[in-house]
Amino acid sequence: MVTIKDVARVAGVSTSTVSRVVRGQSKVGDQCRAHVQSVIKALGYRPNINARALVSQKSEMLGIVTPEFSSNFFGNIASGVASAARNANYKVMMSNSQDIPHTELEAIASLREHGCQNIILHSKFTDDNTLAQLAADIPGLIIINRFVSAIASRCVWIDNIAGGKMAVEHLLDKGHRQFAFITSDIQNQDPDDRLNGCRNALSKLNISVEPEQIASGLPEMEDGYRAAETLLARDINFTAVIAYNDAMAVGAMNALQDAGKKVPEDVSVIGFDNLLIATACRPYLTTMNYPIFDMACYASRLSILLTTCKEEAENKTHLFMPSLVERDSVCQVK
Amino acid sequence: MVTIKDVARVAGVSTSTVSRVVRGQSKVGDQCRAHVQSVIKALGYRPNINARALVSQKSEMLGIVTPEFSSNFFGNIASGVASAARNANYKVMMSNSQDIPHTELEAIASLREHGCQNIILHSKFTDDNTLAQLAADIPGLIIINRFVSAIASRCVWIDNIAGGKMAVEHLLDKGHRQFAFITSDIQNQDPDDRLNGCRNALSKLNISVEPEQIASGLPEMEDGYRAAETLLARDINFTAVIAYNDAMAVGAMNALQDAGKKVPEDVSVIGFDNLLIATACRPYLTTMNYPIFDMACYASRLSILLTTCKEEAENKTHLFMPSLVERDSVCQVK
DNA sequence: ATGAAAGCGCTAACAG
DNA sequence: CTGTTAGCGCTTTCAT
Repeated sequence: MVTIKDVARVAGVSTSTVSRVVRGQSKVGDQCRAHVQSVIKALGYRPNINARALVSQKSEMLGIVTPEFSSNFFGNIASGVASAARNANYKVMMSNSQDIPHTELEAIASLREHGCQNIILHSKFTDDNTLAQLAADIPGLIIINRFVSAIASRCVWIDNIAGGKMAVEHLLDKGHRQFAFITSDIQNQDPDDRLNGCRNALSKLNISVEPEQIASGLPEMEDGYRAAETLLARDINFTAVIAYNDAMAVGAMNALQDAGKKVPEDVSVIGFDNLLIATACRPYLTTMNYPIFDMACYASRLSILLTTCKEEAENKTHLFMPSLVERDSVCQVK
Repeated sequence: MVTIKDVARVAGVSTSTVSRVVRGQSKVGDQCRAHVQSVIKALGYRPNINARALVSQKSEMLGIVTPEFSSNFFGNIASGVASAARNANYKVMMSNSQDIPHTELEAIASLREHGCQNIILHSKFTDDNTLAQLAADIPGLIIINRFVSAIASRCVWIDNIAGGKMAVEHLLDKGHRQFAFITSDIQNQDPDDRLNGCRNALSKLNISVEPEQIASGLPEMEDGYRAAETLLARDINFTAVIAYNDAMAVGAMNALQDAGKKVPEDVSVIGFDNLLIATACRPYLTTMNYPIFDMACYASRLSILLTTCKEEAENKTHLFMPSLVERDSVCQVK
């Protein structure tokens, strides 16, 4: 391993000078810098990351903390972060919280021990106050997919209420007036926001949403299937169902079809997220696109900005908008 | 930050003793150890990872290098590694090669610079010799999903040939005798192995596989769709199609159905991998399960074993077997 | 603009 | 079994 000392010796300068050149500091003579750089190149010197992190107590690393990684949704987050990291020459370290409450904080702590100041957190369990505290302690902490008003400028989130509205408005445009909803039990704001967005849009036409129009379950295909069965078994009419996410929507379509309903002719279905699964099912799913990859990229860049030239990134909000992707699971009502 | 010195001072011992206790070395007196441990706990001491990595030139970190992360397949790898890492108290660092050849090696180099000796590599571009060389240099390098005979004991792979055989045998059992194949253009051994497995099984019944029975494309849904169209347009008969993976299989089912064929009544379809998509489509896809999550866990444990008690892990091979998952896309031929 | 020297927190001989 | 000592490779005052 070639060290900074080797470079210094060969170049005939001190280690301080080499260090300055490496870090691109200005206080080095032009020819001296050029010479040192050539030696660095010739020797193939690369700074020891751990030594650097030891002395400076930080490292060029992006940390991701999410509940899990296997699903497409979180895969997209990881992908976005990795992509931004590559561009900025950062490494990425991940720590999934395995859906266990206190491991979320544990994951953050361990990232910090590595000197990681740039953390993209998809928090499911930690409360707003703790999050605000964390944000104060960790300059590069970004909350993704959740809005905490006390640290608004540190949240990269999406307007779920608008998403719900847009979904309903699309259905309204297509002539639908009788709705059913499949929502999720998960412990965060998303399902409620999406549902409230729906309610908002509906209230303009004085259409109310009754409890019997709503079924819920875990945000997965099987539960979407069951939820649709539940809805069907109730004494209600609906020409459209709005599901919490694509997986539930696909489950619902399958249940509907298994019950002899045609999608979209008898019942239209709309999902949220626009993941791969939305084009695997038949009919192809009309859904609200959530630009999660882009959000993750953006969050990463923001985090890095925050730890490099702070002022530039302050006092802004970072709200993304969903958009409708029309496919084949929604049609004009007869 | 509380350091080893603080602990030593408070406990009235030397830093070496503290270090020994922390690392669980045996050469410490029982009561001394207990005392030190209580001080560690009282002070909330946690060793500085970077300092440790600096002096020992290694770190308890698992690195993952894969072409990308967003797909379900690689998400499962990441998940498996993360899970094993958690159990062993390792961190995980990831570096995707973005499907660019030389970045694969670059990703490995950068992992090593962090002191990471445990690398799970899903290599797409690097040749066998380079891989063997790498394995010699990096004690904890494991190749996942590929077999390199020179470093057999360092590969965690799956028997694709057997997979192909099993798929065909299942179809044979169901009375099928006329086959079509959708394979992939990707630059690795998998497609050929799966196809050769099919050929093997077929040759026992003297059924040969002609070029016109095969169509190919990228391993994605759209290309599976197109490949099935191509097959349909040719002047051949088939009652079953075997696709390279689930995505292509689903694409093929969709194309078949769009062309007025019933699946499985007119044409049975079988896929490989058993990802989420296999239960999103209609009919649910019969497919060969590839235990990729388990393989990733296993590979991670193996890697750690290799860097902790080497002898235990040598001279073994690590071959996984796929298994058939029967769903609804295959039926008895009429 | 450059160098000397101190030290980040830890491990690892080597003594005893 | 425990302590002393010397670094690991780098950054960072503080001189010059």
